[in-house]
Amino acid sequence: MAVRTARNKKKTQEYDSTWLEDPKTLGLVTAQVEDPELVKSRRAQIITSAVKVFSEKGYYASTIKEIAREADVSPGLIYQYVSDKEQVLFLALQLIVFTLKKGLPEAFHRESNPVMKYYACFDAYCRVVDVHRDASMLTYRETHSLTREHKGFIKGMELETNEIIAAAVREAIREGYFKNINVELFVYHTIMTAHSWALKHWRLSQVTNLEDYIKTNARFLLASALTPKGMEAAVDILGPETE
Amino acid sequence: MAVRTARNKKKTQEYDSTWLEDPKTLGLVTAQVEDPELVKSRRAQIITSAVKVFSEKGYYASTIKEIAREADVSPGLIYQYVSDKEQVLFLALQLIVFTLKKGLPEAFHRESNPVMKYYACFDAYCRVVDVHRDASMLTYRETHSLTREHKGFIKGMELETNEIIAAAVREAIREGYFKNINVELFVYHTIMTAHSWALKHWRLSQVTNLEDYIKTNARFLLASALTPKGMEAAVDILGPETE
Amino acid sequence: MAVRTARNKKKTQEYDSTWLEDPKTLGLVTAQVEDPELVKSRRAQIITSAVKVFSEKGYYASTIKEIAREADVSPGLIYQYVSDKEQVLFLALQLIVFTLKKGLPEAFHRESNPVMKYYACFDAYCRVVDVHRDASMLTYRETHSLTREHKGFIKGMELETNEIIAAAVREAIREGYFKNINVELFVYHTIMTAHSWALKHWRLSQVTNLEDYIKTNARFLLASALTPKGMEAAVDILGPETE
Amino acid sequence: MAVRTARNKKKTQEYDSTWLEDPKTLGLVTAQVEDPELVKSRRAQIITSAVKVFSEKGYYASTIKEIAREADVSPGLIYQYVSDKEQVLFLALQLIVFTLKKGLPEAFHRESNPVMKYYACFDAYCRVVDVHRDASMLTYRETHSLTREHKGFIKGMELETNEIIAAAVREAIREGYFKNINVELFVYHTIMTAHSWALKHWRLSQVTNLEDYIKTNARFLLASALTPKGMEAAVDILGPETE
DNA sequence: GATGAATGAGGGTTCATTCAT
DNA sequence: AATGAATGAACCCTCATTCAT
Repeated sequence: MAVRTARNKKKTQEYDSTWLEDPKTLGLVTAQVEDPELVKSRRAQIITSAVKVFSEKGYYASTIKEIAREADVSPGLIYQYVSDKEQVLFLALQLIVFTLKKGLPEAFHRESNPVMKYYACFDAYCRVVDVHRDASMLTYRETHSLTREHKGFIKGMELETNEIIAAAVREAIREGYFKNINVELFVYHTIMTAHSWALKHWRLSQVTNLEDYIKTNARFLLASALTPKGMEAAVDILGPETE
Repeated sequence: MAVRTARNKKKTQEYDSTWLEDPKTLGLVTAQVEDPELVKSRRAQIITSAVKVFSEKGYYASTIKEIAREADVSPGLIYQYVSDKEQVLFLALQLIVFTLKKGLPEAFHRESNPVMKYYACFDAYCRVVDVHRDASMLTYRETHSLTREHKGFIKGMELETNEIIAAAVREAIREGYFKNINVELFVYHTIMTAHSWALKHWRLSQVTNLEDYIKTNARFLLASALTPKGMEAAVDILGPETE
Repeated sequence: MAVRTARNKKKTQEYDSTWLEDPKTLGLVTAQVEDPELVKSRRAQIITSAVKVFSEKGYYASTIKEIAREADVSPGLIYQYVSDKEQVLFLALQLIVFTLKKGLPEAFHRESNPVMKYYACFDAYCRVVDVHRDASMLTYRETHSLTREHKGFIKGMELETNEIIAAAVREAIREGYFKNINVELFVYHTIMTAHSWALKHWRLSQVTNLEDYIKTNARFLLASALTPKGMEAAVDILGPETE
Repeated sequence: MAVRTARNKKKTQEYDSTWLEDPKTLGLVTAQVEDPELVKSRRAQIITSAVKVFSEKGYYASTIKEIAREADVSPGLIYQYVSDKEQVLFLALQLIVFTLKKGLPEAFHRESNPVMKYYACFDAYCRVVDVHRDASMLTYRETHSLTREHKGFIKGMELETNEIIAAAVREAIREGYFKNINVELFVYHTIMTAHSWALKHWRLSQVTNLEDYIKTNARFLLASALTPKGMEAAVDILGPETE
């Protein structure tokens, strides 16, 4: 199952490629090769390299040749698993959004208290964003290079991600921990706070570190939402009142 | 009052181009033409078109010829006022960041109460972002295409913008309206909330409108920061407790 | 036996391209294609066409597209074997200088008497110059368009050529056939006489022909150099005293 | 009458521009400006700069703008005195060939003995070539960029130059100083020897200097041509027999 | 007569994509 | 299935030339 790894990769963040079996994706991206297992593993190999190359230089500045070289494969091979460069981007963005989402269900179910669920999701999300900082930015930089249809597909995946956090928020509201806030706006507020760690990392990394960033912003976010009852439940997270 | 201008151009020019006189910019971008007035007006013309074209198609997908056509000049003319395409992007991003910043001082000085200063800045910032939605996104999408030096320059301008809001926050803390929060993190939280209106407009515009977005998020932000004393001062903004 | 080939190409290839294997050249001109045999044959194809096109219109007035057309390949292909237009010129000039030099060793070793060696070299050299008249002029016209490094390389090759004739001259002096003349100046005198057949062909061809040009100028040259002993040895060349 | 000289010229080899009045030239190069005096002085100004710029960078690599800058004049002005860039080259080459020729009549008439006439011409010619080394090479490099008609014109001027030396040679033959050699070939031999000082200066300057070059090559040339009677007459030039 | 801003055709070069092997 | 050489459309940029002032 091991995909032939290239000569000298630094550490190569490993990705989970199970999503490549998703029929929705398979319907949108067609291969010339028959064997589905091969398609899956080759695509995983190509896309992993694509994410790396795109992250470093952006979509347009990256060439198919570079991606092929990074994947230890010939340029021609890529076109047997994908019909053009745009599809490589499409798959790469899918991988990224999928990766960002993947950890959330686990965090959600790990906790029982809705406030803790929310916090665990935010925490988990910030950490994946941190690990895949350049990749996270890629969704902001290059989504516009997709076709309308593919753009819609990626946006849909993003909404699914939001939905997990939204579930925690709704639960917290229902159980009286959170005020009756606008759920979707609050979820975006939350998500964007996590993304900001990547988007403004050039500056934020000068004034804080990940742990502190998570903690401080979690306080900001929770302070906006918590009811007095919620405050009590969140005392472990927030620590003693800072003032 | 419609922001999006139609196909048929020739009216736009909704930007203030005084910053083009800034010697810092003039030092980084050189023209072949001597007359400073002409340089200024031609550059304004070119850059306005560039922002438009870049906003629609991104930097790489836009051609100099398109920008020239949009500006109603010949492609060759552009190269008399700029030495390459990267400089067009550099100037375009400067115009955008400058435009985003421009309204803040006015908002800041209009109000005397620090909480109101903060709110006025946030409100003003959201509104410029709204007017220049595509352009705002451009800074996220294309800053990476700049040379290291120009990237640094743009980031510096961004920090100057933040500093205005930071001043309001510090004043609010000093006078006991805001808790002793981490100023820079809170400012980024604020700024990013405004930017999110552009970055996630595809979705946010489906669930809310600008007025509501500003109000709701202002509440989120202030709830994170206000002391009890601050709450009283902000009662006009927040309205009666939403619960 | 006609040198000038007609409009309809596809036969030319009158050059020896073995020098393309020379590691010195390979170090200075890099290809994207791996297979060394292919690199050699494609370069031979490209350069032969380049020499032809450059000879007709000069370096600047020739376009890569024309060279490609002449070589029956696409413009893009050229850039797989050469990194820019200057390198095409560099290789073209190498081919020319190599071609001019190639016949000399054979002429040198064919004869045993040093005066005859000298004469055979001059004769051979004039004949190659004649066959490649336009190409010979190219070294005068376009060497200056090379980078400093490549210019030096070509000049070095030229000196190697001179050295062969110099060897004959030194031998003739040592054995008392030639007076004790300044070898390098005399060699240049000789070489330039051969080159002049190309450089001033527009006029010389009106007043003489190659055979006569060689014979007459050989007399001029030898008369400058020969000792009385040398005169006797050269009687076959010079014929009965012309007066 | 003084043409406005530019800011910081190093030394600016002065040229004689009287030839610009020549009706043959005036017929081939037309001006938009009426006043013949002005045409003459402006052209002198332009061409002097052109020779300089062309000499340094070659015809194609030089731009009209550069020539204009060098001449302290606007690009537009050039087109009032010349109809295109090719004509600038044409005039520049005329100036060069004219300059090379100019000193010969004086040298010719200074001496009475035909051998001395010949020597004086060769000596004078080598010295002008030395002073205008880059310009001399320009005739070899760029004549081919002229139209057929202009090329013929320049070649005609060259032949006129040769004719002066030919006159000396013929006289020497007639009076028994020179053997009955082929005059035109011998003149080319002579001329090319002088030109070689420019064409091969990169190497010759390493092995000799101008004085020595002239003396050594004069001996080579005269040795080819002199009769015994001529030898006596030339003893001052040749010095005691070098052997 | 002189200026220099403006034009736009044209060239070098890149790179997504194809296809023979 | 995989390779990688070959193609050629398209883009950035230069610069000879024009023309309004």
